[in-house]
Amino acid sequence: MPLLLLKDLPRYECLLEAAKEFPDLDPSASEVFLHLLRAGDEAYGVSDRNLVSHNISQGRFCVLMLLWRSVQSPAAKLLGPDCCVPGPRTPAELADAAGVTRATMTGLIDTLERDGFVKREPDPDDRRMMSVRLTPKAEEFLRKFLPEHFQITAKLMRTLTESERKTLVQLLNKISQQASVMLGAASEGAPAVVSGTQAV
Amino acid sequence: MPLLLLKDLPRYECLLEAAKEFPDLDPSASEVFLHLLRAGDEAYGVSDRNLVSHNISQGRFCVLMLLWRSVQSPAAKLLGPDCCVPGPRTPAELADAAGVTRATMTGLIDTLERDGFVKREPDPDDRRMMSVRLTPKAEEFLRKFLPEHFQITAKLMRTLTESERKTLVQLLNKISQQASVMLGAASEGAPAVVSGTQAV
DNA sequence: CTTTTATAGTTAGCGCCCTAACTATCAGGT
DNA sequence: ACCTGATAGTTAGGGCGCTAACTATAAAAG
Repeated sequence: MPLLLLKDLPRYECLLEAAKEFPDLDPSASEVFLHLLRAGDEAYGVSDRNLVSHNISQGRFCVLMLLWRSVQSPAAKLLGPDCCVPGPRTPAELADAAGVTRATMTGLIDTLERDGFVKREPDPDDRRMMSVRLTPKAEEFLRKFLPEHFQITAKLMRTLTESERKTLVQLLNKISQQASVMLGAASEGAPAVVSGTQAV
Repeated sequence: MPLLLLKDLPRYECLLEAAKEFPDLDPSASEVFLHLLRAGDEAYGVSDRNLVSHNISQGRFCVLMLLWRSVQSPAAKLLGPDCCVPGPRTPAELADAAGVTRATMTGLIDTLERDGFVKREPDPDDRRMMSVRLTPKAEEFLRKFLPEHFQITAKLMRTLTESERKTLVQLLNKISQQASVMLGAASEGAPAVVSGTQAV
């Protein structure tokens, strides 16, 4: 649960009241915003609680999943989309794929290596680079853990019908897209939004 | 942006592929889960970027908003729902309202006090307790900052129609409710879900 | 009145995020 | 060869979550 957020959200009427004082306040927009943050935080919390009970964190799990794509196993290949493209191996690639800084990735790899999930090896061609590999222990962990993880995800969404799920994804994508615009996603010439290329 | 999350989400077809390998994987559930986390993270990021540009963090902002309810000003009263109920004042009340531990709240108050947004005063009746108050600087900051904040929220949701917003809130509430169940929200006899009682 | 228990707040230490500064290596231009 | 600049990775230090252990005070039980 990463996010400090009010435990009880304001009622809609309160937002309406507040809007009288603050002309810029759009009650329904604020309502969506707060509910989105809360739902996201809670969903994260549900998943994270299970992770933590296995002595792993969200960030470390993410790294393991990324590295798994590089493992030469049928299961791993299925998870990768452009399946022939090799997964990330170097800290820089991992950081980029996970959307964190390299310094952060250094820390994650440090603890993963300390706990025996990962091994650093120097690149023979370029002595600046490292190559990160999963250990058998990590692969074993993932094979045991992932089914649990998927069950939890499925249970969390159980109360939504298929059509509701579809609607929800579309609406969330609208917000994501607008957020990208606002954060200035003026990166490469790519469409930039919802062009998924990674594993779970 | 608190959450380490894959920058590119897997395409739905990849989830379908992966489901062949993992019978527990519910593709549409995982899809919603990932999009929810990402949209929440991005919405958080949009808001946080503005906060940070004012040298304040999400957590500190949250504390300021909670304390604002205790200020004897018309604006503050409007934001509070059960408007007559005084807002939280002690670190324990603040921690409870914000859903963090008291240790965390101690740290937040420390930095807020250091930066001149807040003042700690001992309670004359119970010498264990402290009372936290906003400084004029903090009130001034909020009056200047909140309109910006509301504008950003409104802009983020601009692409959603009123009916889409309504739908989205309902669907998010379904997930929140299920998450509460799964996290074991078996606290008091209260209904426990969506019973908002706080300020923005 | 003394002992026990509960409560408020803090401190200490860890994880994971960040930025900024640093080292080592590589590649290009002269 | 020799600077220059780019790149890979790490280190240092800060913020803000957490848990666990601690101090001081208050309240309850004997």
